[in-house]
Amino acid sequence: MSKGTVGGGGTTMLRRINVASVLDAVRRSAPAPLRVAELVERTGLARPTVAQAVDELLDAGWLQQHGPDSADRSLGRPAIRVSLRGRAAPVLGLDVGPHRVTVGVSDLAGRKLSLVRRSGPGWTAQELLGVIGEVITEALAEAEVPAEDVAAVVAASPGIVDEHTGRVQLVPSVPGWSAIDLIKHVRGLLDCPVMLDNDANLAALAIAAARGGTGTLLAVQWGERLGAGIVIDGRLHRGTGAAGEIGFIATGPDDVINPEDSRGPLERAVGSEAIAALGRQAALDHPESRLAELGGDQLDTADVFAAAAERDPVAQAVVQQVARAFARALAPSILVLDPTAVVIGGGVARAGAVLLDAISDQLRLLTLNHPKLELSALAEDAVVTGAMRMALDEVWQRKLPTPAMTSTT
Amino acid sequence: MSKGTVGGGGTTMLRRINVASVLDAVRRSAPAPLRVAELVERTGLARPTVAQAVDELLDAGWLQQHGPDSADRSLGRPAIRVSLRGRAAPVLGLDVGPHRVTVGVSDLAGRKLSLVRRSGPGWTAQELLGVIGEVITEALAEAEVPAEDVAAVVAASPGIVDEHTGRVQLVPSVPGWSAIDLIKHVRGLLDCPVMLDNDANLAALAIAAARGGTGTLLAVQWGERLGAGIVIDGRLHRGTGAAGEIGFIATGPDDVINPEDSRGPLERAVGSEAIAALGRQAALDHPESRLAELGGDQLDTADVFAAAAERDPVAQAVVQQVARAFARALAPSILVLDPTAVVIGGGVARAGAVLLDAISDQLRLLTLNHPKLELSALAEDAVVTGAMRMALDEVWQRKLPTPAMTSTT
DNA sequence: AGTATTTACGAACGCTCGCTATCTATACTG
DNA sequence: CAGTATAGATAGCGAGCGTTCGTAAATACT
Repeated sequence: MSKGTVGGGGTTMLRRINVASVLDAVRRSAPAPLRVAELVERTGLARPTVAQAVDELLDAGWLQQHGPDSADRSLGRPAIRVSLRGRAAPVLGLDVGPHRVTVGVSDLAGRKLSLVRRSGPGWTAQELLGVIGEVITEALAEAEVPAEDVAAVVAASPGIVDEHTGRVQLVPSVPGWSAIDLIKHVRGLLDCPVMLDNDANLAALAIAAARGGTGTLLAVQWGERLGAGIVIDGRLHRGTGAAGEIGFIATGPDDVINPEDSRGPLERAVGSEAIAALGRQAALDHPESRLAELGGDQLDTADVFAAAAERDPVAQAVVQQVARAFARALAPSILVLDPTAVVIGGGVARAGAVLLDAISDQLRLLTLNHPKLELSALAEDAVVTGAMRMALDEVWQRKLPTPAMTSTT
Repeated sequence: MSKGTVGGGGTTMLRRINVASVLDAVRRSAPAPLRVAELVERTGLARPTVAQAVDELLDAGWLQQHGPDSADRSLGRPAIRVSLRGRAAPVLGLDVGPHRVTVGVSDLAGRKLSLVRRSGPGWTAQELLGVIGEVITEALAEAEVPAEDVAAVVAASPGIVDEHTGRVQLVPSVPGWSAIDLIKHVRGLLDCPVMLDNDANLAALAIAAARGGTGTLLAVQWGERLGAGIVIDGRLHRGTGAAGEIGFIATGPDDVINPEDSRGPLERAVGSEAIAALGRQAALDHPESRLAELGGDQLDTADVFAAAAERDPVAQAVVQQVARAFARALAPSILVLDPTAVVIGGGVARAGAVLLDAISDQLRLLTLNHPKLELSALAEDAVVTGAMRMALDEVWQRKLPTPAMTSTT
């Protein structure tokens, strides 16, 4: 019964294609309302066709009608304008960490309706599920979205996520944590598709969407842990499921991966804990340095970068060492992927230009096409934003009958 | 005048979609001929629609009609069967190296019609153009394809190729060689689109096509030079144009890329020349070894692997060293890409299991998901095959109006 | 050898849809 | 208050697909 090739059919298929084409055109210009004439121009369809499609979409609740714009003082009869009715299918993004739960609600147009964050001092797995439920209801209330309207949920989880089964390897930090339980729990609260993905992947998706356009993006999440997501022309690259695990890159000439350890060599070498440790050691060796002054005994990763920004040579040496190790580890992948840009997010990204310049200098020696090196502008919201983004993509893919639309906006 | 979104139109558009759908169904089952009833089943269209489309495609020369199969002893009136008329748009693949020119002609169904190879002791750029012309006409004659029928040409060139302009950086080996001249020259001989791409990319495309299906493939070409191509779900990944340049991966802790040098650190460390040099040195150090016996003074890369296969410890040590350096250089990229398979082709691939096992052992220590590690079955034909494949893809993309077809065969 | 059966091709009819052209409605301008 | 420009609504036409029926060609049975 499996039809091999979709793509043809009767005239009703054609109709659906055209309706989808109109809807897609509206989506592209969201949140700006569009006049029918503009839709005619953008879709290349005839006016009656577009009008009929718009009627249909209005009835189905996908579009909403606007009154004539008071600012639009043009000649002639004022045009009816339509725009995406975002609340037709709101989506939910989850970012679940051991100490923090973030939930975001977005409408179809990608407008953020609400964002609720709750921090705690480390929950148990059971408590965490409870907290997640609370935060979800809170976020939905704030967005004024009934639970039954939610069209898709994407949750972010650290570790390596099997895209379909939702199984997670290498789960850290929360004992007894199971993403399968999470999925079940959420599906119990909200009757809609629930998906799970790696947090670095989702952050990459968000950053790619913010940058827009095509090309290859390597988005590094750099905190205590180290991961990366790859987005190629808007699509996430997953490999067999574990793509982007840069934390496990070997650094020393004799490093190997220890399957028992949930952290990889590069994480141990340049993760935020390692940076702080290097800083503390340097402060001990050079008690006269600005670094030692700043940090004292409770020296933090941020202190290292602050001291380096003040041109303390001791701190600068630490940053140099970290940048060198990072660049050497990443350079092979940059040569292979040849990305348009490399974006660094996560806690360490707060270091700013000090670190970025040091890495950039190193990469210049080790790569052919030097990609743009940037800091993530999304800061700590990257993962939730990406989760919402992915949920949106899922909804659109499910709702739009036409598989591929040309992306020439 | 630029219409933003294609995808809708009148009924003629629908017709074109359906015709394309039928053509695509025939293509999928090539070279097996299909009955109309089978096409009806596979496309999901009604019989008259399919029949009309088939008529149209027969008139246009895309399909050819078969007599009833004598082996098909079924009841009832024998069905007319149609199959792809490969000669409707034959394509040409070129593999141009300093010492060897290979030209392949393929029909639309991917059947190899001819393959002509000519070797020489190093031509000048001018001579090379002449040789290329000769080999092309020879290959076309053998395939019985008139020059004016050729629908697309793809040429392989070493170095980094800008996909559109055809400009080449890092050209080695042939002084005065310009890929632009090549394109002009070929376009003079054959009036059709001529494209150029990196040889490693094309080899990767061929290997991916041979393996079939989806997933991520990292195809390494390992000879004197070292390059790789990445194919993700059938599509080549180019990055900004220089993806896959693994030859430039730094090996030593202080390696840097020298922009003046056309060869990169890894090439210098484990290219076939380097392997031979390591072998010669080992033979000098251990004149009693099997390696020294085999190779003598003119010791070759092949001798090293042969001696290692005979369990000569000296040669095995060399292989071990090479495998280690290669695996350490490639491991980061495998972690990032997480490919389904890594396939090694090129001259060094002739080493066989000795090298493969050594690399595999190393990679097991350095990666999370261990990809399948294989040798290319295509041997020296990989690049031409890939060139033909790419030319085919180009023709199909140009001819099929529908952008995306589901790939669930 | 003649008939029945099975399978496939071919043609006519009706339906839906989109495009062109025309007409009506609305608001601003002089 | 008339004129004009823009937008929305409506009728007619053409094209394509799907359904249905009739016909052709081969095999199997009597």
